[in-house]
Amino acid sequence: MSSRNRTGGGRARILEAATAVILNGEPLTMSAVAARAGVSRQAVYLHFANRPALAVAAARYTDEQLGLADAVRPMEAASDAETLLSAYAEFLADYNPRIRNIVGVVKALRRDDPALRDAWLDRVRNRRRATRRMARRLAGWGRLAPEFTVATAGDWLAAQGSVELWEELVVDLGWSRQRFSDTMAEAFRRTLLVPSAALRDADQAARNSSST
Amino acid sequence: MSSRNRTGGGRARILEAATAVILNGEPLTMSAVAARAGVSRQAVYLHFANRPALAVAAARYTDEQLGLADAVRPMEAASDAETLLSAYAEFLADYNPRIRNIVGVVKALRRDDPALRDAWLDRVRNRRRATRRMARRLAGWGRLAPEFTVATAGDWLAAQGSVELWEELVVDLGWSRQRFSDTMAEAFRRTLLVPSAALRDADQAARNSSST
DNA sequence: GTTCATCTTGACACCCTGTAAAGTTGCATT
DNA sequence: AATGCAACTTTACAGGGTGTCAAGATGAAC
Repeated sequence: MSSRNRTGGGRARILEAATAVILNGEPLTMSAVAARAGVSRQAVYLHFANRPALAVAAARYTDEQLGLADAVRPMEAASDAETLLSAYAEFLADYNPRIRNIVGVVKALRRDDPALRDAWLDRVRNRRRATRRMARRLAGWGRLAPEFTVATAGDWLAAQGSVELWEELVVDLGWSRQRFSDTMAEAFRRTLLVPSAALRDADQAARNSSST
Repeated sequence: MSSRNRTGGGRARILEAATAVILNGEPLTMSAVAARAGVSRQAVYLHFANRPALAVAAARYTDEQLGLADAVRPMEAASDAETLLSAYAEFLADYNPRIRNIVGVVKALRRDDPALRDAWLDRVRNRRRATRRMARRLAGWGRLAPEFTVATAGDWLAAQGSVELWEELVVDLGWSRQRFSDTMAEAFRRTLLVPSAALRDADQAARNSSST
């Protein structure tokens, strides 16, 4: 083999090839991955027991590559409710298109493989943890509407981030990135927030003066 | 063949078998369908050109069987905004679990087959038409929030009905049917509606009296 | 130079799709 | 009663996918 060690050890090379195949929208077959990695089909099996295992690894690898940690930073930095929810909407608009294919593969293979089912549940629970933290911050600022508990608001926010929801609006119904982001942010605010104390006072004053 | 005409002609029999296989969560293979229909594998090809064609037909058949027309009636009958949105939430809670598997099959095969892509887009557009009508009624009642056009509200409502959103909340995060229905209805109301004129007046009166 | 992990080639069993050909069966028409 | 036809059967095949197995090549480290 002439170019075996071109891009780092075998495993990493295969992982890269797998994510490339998935991101390209091609079906994830062992032959395709092997070909793209410049390696025999059997070599893939030396590193990954089967296709589901490869898919799981590729999903994790993609999460690293895409820098989930960095992408979340604007949300962490937000210091008020409106900014936080807008940042989340932006995050969804940016991140969903990138993970779309990977999520599709994982969801498709999930039925047959316990490891993939676990990996999926892991993903969902991680997302829920993050969105519950958001809900807790909203509550801490006194902005979470009394109709919602932190748990309910967190779960709801997580579900609003589902790839299919994004896909239907942006891919199937032709929404622009901006329209998606704006509308989702608006829906988040209107659903979860009560007016801030400051706004409430101003509003009240206006109503009183206009009705006297 | 002893029992050939047991449940009506071959085609209908095969369709029934296909929907049974899908609803059972088994992978949709031609052999499985044939076996369940009590027919040779080749007979399936006499009625359906290939697997995607069978999947499309099964999806349509299921829509008929489930009585989509009847299920939508409570929404048509609603005479105010709150009732309409609650009815929609109820509809989603009831209907999504039933079409879950079919939608999964169609979405999975969609990538490879143009006919399935079209069938999917058809479905999305039909849903959008229905939810736009809902949004138009809200606007007609003077209840649609000025932040939303009929088009945007309709699309958003359609996307909120995505199977994956339901699946994440109910299947992955363990929400009850009731909790799903209530929370979604609340989110719909809070996102799309402005208070009714009557409520607005009462509210205003209360504010004035409490601040004088 | 030997050892060892890593990779290769080649072969296999199994399952699935879709195509093809030739034969059966039973009903409807004449 | 004979014929014709549509629906179905059995059998076979090519092609592609997964996963397993065995035997050989290769190169770096010791």
